[in-house]
Amino acid sequence: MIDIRDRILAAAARVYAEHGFRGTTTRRVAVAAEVNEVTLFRHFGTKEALITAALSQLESSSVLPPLNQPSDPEAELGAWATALFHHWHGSRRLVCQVMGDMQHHPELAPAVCAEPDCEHSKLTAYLERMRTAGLATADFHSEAAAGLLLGGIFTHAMWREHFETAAIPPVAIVISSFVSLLLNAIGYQPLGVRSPKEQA
Amino acid sequence: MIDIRDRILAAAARVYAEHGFRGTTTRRVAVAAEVNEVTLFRHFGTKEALITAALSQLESSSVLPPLNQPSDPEAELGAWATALFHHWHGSRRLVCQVMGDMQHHPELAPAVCAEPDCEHSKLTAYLERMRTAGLATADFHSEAAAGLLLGGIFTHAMWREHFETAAIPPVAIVISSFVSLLLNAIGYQPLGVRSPKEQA
DNA sequence: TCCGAATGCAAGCAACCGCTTGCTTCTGAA
DNA sequence: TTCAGAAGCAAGCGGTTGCTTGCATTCGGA
Repeated sequence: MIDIRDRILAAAARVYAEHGFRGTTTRRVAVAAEVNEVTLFRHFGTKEALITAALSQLESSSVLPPLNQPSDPEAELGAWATALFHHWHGSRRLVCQVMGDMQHHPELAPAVCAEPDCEHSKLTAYLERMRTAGLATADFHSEAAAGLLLGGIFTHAMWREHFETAAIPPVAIVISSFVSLLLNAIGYQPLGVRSPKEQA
Repeated sequence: MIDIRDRILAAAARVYAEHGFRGTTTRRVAVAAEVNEVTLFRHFGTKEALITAALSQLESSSVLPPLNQPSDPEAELGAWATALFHHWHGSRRLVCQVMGDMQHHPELAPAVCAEPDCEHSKLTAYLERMRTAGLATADFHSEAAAGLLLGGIFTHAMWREHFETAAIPPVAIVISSFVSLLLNAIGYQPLGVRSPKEQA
């Protein structure tokens, strides 16, 4: 038999992503985990402790590509941005719930804040490396540039399905457009090119 | 005496912004509106109808600057983006709650979706006008460019206070950086070189 | 003056919620 | 075989929640 504790945590995370803190009743979690409700309290003592544990164990399970020394920024940023988008899009329901619950349950914030914070640092450092490598010639604020791209990706991941009135281009187009725009914004020029001949 | 109906709607919106759908109990709204709980049901029949009415009346109360024919894009976009940021930042709690509740109460979505949708169209059209006016020389996807800026502003408005670990620059700096980056991205070049007032 | 509409008030109902208690059943190590 | 720990089960307790009912009060217009 699988560890019952993990089953409960996974079920709690699923229920939470769908119903938020208030909607995550202990009875619902018990049914989802196929476990008696009393068992939840024996393991975690409190609904709050249960949910906190469920979200914080999710925090450490992300696998995002690194951003090393820039050599082909368009490809590297593209891969990274695409992975980030899909990761956030996959957990968008949970993220939305946390955004609402954070006000009264700030202990849930780290589960959602830590990762974007980390990715923002990664991207900022990458852009700085581009600058020192002579790959980014414009005068730009690297943290703001990172925030702009991250914000664009995040918002698109959260809201994509809610603006289906107009025809939204496929994900790949949107993400690669974001990346191209950012590279343009920071004055990206492939090494060895003298005349502006960048066409994506 | 002020119209009791408006007082109820305003109170419901306040309570909702703080507690979300599930947390917005009819008793809480009644207290906030200084009205007997029964009165809520006599006016709106149902908690759901009450909240829906409260949010949809909020929808039409925004005052955002227009984006007309571009003449000084940096200033015009700066003013528009700043106003948009402050507007979203002021209603960030409500927006976050709606994001979580939308899953089970899609009728609340328009209250939050309509406006960004409208602003996105405005900005897209503005960028297109810049292009045809020769103010934007790069080869860019105008809808994606608009989405990038809007996404950056939106994310910053929602999350600004939750990333206080690092030193976040002042709002004005962030917004103007976003605008500069976008203008750079679309190849903005002032027409001052040839004639100062070519477009009027 | 009278009427009816709007509001207040007290009470309550059925369902749900977090959590507890007391008990039985199963399982695996000693 | 024994036994402690883990899990199930049934019941329930006090509190909350959406909503209803019945009745009293206020007040502006006819």
